[in-house]
Amino acid sequence: MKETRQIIIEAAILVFNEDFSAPLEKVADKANITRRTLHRYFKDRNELVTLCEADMQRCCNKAMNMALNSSEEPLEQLKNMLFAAIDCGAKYSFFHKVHNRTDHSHSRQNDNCAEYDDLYTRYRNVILRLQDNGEVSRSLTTEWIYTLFAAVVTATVNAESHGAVAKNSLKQFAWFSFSKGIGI
Amino acid sequence: MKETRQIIIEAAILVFNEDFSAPLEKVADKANITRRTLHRYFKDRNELVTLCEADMQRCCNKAMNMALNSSEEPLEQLKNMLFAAIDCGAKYSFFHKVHNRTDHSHSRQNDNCAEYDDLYTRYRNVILRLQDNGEVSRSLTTEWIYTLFAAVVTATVNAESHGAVAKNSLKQFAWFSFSKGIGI
DNA sequence: AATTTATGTCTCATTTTTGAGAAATTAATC
DNA sequence: GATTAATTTCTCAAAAATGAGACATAAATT
Repeated sequence: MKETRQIIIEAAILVFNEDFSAPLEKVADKANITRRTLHRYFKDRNELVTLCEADMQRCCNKAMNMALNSSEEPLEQLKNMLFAAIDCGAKYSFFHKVHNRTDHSHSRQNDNCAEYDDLYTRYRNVILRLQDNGEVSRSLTTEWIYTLFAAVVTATVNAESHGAVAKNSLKQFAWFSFSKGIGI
Repeated sequence: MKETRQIIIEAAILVFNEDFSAPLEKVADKANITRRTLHRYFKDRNELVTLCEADMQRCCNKAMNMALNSSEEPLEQLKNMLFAAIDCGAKYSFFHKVHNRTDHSHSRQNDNCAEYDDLYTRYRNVILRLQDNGEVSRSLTTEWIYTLFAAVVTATVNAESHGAVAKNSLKQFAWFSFSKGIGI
């Protein structure tokens, strides 16, 4: 199994997203391996966290940029961004948390931050175009819309994992609530 | 200062809401006291957590029930519930998390759970009345609307603490997005 | 000012978490 | 079926977090 490494990372993202300081035992449990195995793959907790962040970063960036490239229509772009973020699941929630923590020191020197910035700029342009068209309420700030976006994604992901409703219905609910919620 | 106890609880709610397994040192720092002082007020971590939960429970229940009692109009009730939850801040976020964790074993024997249930029932009736009136979209489930409610509250609280926009504007944004988002 | 009360400092024992070595066990590959 | 690679089990030492005693200080109360 050359994928054990990845299994552990995925498990760690799920666990750390819920409880950042959770003991590594919990990660091992979630990954269905021993803590000893985990330690063979990662030098220490810090390395694991860093690799989780790199993974989230890569996945979310890729998914979101693909969504942005999927169309010229801002409305279509936004919808696909929302769906992409939901598909990223806990990765997106965590990704957003990391870059918006109170203690997070944002710096364009940091590659991850720079990438995040670029993504945010593209997102912002989509919103501004929609506001210019009058398709999105001009009384809302882009920051609020962005906050709402992340909140709806997190809500959808939680609802899915907690799980009564099917994922596809949830996506439809999410788009309905988000789009109406910003005045579309 | 007979309120040190309460200061610590408030600090702990803020810290644990962000990072449930955070070391108590962080709580002490947030409360601007020593860890030694913290330990004089609380037997152990568990007791602190329990008292945090009791506090959240008391505050959120009181605020939400007051909001529900504030009017006979379901729309007005819902709006006041949203504002009340936002005013509760991190307490509401944490309160919601606790009762919706994957590992939370819900039981009506537990007083907190029973109270939570009652609140949920009252909320549900408000939504059902609005759906009967056709004021809220019938295609959305009450569960989704509830999930969205909590998500919008958390988003607003985060936006506030992270802080560019004033609280009152945020409340207006929150109500706009939530109400439109459920089809009002 | 004297006294009570709460908090801080410094210390220490205990527990939990972390990280890794060594041998046994299981799974994969030849 | 033998060999190699990956994982588990058991163990243990180091580090971090927890909880509390003893005394010094600061504060509130009288």
